[in-house]
Amino acid sequence: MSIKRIQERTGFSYSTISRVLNGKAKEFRISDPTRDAIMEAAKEINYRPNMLAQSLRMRKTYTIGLIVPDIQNPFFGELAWRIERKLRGHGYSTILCNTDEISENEEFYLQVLVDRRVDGIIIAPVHTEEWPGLEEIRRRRSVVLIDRTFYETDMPWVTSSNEQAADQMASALLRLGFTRIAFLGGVPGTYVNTVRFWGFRKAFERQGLPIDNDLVLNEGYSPAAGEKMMTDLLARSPDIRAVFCVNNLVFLGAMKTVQTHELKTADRILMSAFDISPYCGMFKRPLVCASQNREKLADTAVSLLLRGIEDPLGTHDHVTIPIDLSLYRIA
Amino acid sequence: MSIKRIQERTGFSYSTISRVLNGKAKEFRISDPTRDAIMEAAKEINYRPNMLAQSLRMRKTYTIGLIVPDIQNPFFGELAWRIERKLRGHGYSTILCNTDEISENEEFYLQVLVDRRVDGIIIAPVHTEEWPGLEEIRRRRSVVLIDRTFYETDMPWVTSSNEQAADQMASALLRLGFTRIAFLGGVPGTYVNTVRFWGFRKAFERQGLPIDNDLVLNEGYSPAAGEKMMTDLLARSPDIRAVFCVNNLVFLGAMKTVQTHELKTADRILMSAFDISPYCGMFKRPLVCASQNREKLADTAVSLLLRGIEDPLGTHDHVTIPIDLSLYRIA
DNA sequence: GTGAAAGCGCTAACAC
DNA sequence: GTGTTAGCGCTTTCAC
Repeated sequence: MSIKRIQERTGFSYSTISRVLNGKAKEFRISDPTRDAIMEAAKEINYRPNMLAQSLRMRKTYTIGLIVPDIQNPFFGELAWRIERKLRGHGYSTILCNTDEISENEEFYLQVLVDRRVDGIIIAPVHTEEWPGLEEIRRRRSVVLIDRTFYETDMPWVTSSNEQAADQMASALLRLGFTRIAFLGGVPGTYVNTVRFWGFRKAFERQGLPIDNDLVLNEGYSPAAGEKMMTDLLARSPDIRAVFCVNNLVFLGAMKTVQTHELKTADRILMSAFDISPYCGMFKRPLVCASQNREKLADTAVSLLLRGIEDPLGTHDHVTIPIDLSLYRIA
Repeated sequence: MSIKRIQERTGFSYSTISRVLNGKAKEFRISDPTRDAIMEAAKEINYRPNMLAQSLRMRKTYTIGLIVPDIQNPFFGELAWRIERKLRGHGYSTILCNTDEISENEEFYLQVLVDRRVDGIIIAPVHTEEWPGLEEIRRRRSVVLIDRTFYETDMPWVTSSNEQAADQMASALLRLGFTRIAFLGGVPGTYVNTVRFWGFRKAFERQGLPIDNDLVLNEGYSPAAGEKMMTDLLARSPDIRAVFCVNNLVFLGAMKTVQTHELKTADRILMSAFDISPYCGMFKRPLVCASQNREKLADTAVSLLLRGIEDPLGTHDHVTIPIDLSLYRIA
């Protein structure tokens, strides 16, 4: 009952006060003394509008939901940081949701966000298809897919050129003479994992080379999974000399194992991975890495989201951001 | 007007419907047929309560604010992950706020969170003192400090034994024979930076050794700052053989520089840092590291927060979590 | 120029 | 057992 307090102090009515407070004094031709009195009273009682009441009335919460698989992953950390920062500039707050790659969590959070009447949702989905629940949500609100997309959808999304980059990365290794390359993947069936494997496979196909299925592992996107996969791999194929890690976390774990196993430089394994640019240069060894443009991903997602808030069903943009491929200290 | 829709369908009144929907059918001895009819109608129109209306009415938002300096930092990433996860289990959603170590941002966000009527706030503050604004907020809501605290306050907080750990870490280096140790610090004046430096200094004082101020740098908590500090350091004191990094990000940057500068193993620098356990073992070199117990930090913060929500002014707990010191592959 | 009053969707005190 | 109604704090239409 904050406006009421101003009312008691100044004697003016709800509507007049509301108008002044919303900077519509001019518009409604409210007299200067009235305006000043109200503004002063507001200042005195340190008036702050109740956003809940405003939101209920206006049907606008200035809140968006950000659904990511894992905020611990610095890749999503940076996306979250950029998204939150940009959105804040537009007056929005960001609700953080972690799915841990579990689709039930995703569904749960979407429900929560809808219940909270968020104005929009940016999501790196676990699902790989547009499911009815999401479709329903998308009809009434702005929803943008980031990092991952559905194979066929008219929802707006922004991803990177994953398949192409994976192809290039594998091709680079093949060109260097490695024909046996291990693929350390993440959660099977997941968009990024699948698409990057496609690129990996393409590189082999182009050269007419077979992929050894014993060298293809998919145990999850964490350092722990990376460590385990690398350990298993070295046990089964001690002669392996090139490894393709599907993401930064898998690389972190795999690298740990590699460092404790490699004895002579002659045994050195050429590591490659996505999104390890922060770590490139930290190792005295060749490294091949593909870096997503996290800034563009985030900025694009926010732009699409805001556009969707204006017109939920009118936004269908599909944006693919190119990926930089870098070779670090390759001979 | 969702309840209204159920009303139209079933003919029952608002209150009856509201009671059934809130599972208070038994309590108000509502007849089974009535309850069933209402439940079915709810199911049919896929009823979902409007949280805004509920919050406005109940003066309870089931929302908490999490204010961190930098969600890109995996340390805060893990805290955020754990906090969000635990809170979700209690029905709360988490609003993410990044201050980037800028106190104006902190003040801005606190205002936003208050305007949004959050039930509580977990904050790793930039400020080092309890300022009037926060005090005011704390009178009406649950506020918990995490990772950092004020030197004197009766607000609830949870931190780690930073000073002691820094002391132990520096002492370990001294014991190994390094008397010239560089301190690569973060944002000057910041709690963590200050307290860890105290510990660092204490170790020297105990041995009656002086600290060379040329070896003490404080340029910020980022990898970029770490890289720069290390570069400057090596330019000024090429003979440096032991480095103390105030946090994980500074370490990442410093390590990059070190790796490109070190030529012979004989030139090797012993690196030490806080919270680099995920990276320990990734380097074929000795490393000294102190790891905060991120799980306990997060869990404690949430417990204190929830307790504070019950009774904002009755919670004054100050919890210090011990820090593990690990030496990785020291001789 | 300003005020009265309805209504956003919900809960709960009170009535019957 | 169920209904009526006030009110959470705000915006806005309509009236004067």
